[in-house]
Amino acid sequence: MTHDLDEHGKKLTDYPRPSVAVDTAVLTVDDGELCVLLVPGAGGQGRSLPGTFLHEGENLAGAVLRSLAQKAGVTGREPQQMHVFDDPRRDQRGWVLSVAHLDVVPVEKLADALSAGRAELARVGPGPGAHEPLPQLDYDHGAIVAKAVERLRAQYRENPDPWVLLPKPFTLRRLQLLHEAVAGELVRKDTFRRHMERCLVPTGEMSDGGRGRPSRLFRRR
Amino acid sequence: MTHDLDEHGKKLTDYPRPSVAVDTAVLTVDDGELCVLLVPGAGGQGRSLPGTFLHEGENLAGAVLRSLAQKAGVTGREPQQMHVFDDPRRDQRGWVLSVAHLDVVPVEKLADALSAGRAELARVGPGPGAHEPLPQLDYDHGAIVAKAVERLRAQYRENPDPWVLLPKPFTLRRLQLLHEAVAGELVRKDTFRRHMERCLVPTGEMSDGGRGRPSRLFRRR
DNA sequence: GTAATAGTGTCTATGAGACACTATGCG
DNA sequence: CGCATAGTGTCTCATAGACACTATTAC
Repeated sequence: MTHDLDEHGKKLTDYPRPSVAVDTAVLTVDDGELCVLLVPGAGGQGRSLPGTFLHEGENLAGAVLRSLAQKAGVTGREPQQMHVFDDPRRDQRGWVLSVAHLDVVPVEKLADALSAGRAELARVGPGPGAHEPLPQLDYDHGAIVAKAVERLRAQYRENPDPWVLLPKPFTLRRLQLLHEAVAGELVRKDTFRRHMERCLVPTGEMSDGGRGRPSRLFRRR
Repeated sequence: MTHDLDEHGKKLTDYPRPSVAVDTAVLTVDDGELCVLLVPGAGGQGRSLPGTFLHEGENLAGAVLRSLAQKAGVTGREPQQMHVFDDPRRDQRGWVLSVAHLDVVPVEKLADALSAGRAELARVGPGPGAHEPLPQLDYDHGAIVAKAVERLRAQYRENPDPWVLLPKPFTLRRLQLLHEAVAGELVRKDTFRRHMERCLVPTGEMSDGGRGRPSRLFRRR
């Protein structure tokens, strides 16, 4: 592949190149709280987002999927590219660009990695930019988490559960609880219903087993 | 710098790494038309966006500024990072990632490069994704232009001239003509005024020299 | 009946869009 | 005066938020 010569008679690989990493903020909702998945840092010390270096012939999404499969046992996701962090001194091991990604995963898919102690969840505070209880993260991973949360909240403000955290048909109440967890604040039920209803279709089924009046079940449009 | 060893006793630079390029959609408004700046392709054939390879110790914005200074004689800009194009086969010279950027420049700053024939402007069609008269571009640069236009239009929908294409105090009419050029469609004057006024402050000065009633001059808030 | 949850009618404030009108310059 | 451009009053419609009310289940 890398056989073409430039105007100085050199190959592309004759010039210095950075290492390129992907780092992914894997967000989830656990017990009504928005959380981010953390793994042990590179040297076994500190905490990081799951990440890896880009391999030859691989695209960025492929590297993200590989790192998530390896470090969190998660497959079948569709990560979104967010931003390149490019400070030449951001990684003291050398010159490393990091392409930050966002992925959002139902907490059940993380159960194995969590119970095996290979990863842990950290709550993301409710405030718009406040992540009070977030532990200190390696590199610039704190900034990646902040960006991921901001983007996720914007997406959930517009659409009902765009990341399909609720698998089966769901009640409007369940959807609202999920959105409240993501937003980190309570929302009015009537406004919420009317805002989301345009993107939902009732299945005709009803919920059962709870207290109170049964409710209709919906699917995304 | 690159002295740390990983768990296999190897340095980062012992692994294959991609070349990393930056490519920038330089947009401008010329004679009431939204345009993109094109330069000759790498082999002297075809047309490309201005770009370059990232140098050691440089950040992405630095590489963009260097490429714009060299290929378009433009300095003092603030490019925005957009998206990484990562198809391993997108550049037949080898494995090259491109970090696409957006920059927006008053057309006067491009005058030198344009008159010297080192660059040319191509009109970007009015349609939301339609770029009918855009010539075929190298690599995936057509997609970069599409993304840049979409992003620029979103920014101008929200704020008065966020890229400061109008330098001095301006009349609301001038601002409206600029926004119409960016959007590629006409806008209602009364709605436009009331939407933008919250972000403008009158200077107290009045325009002069035109036909009709003189108008107030404004600055961005 | 009460408790609990589901769902809606309606009032109000806000803002965008459309239309038409008034205001101020020049010759 | 006529013409051109600047600027605004106001009507309508759509939407969000808030409040309160009704509906349907279990016990």
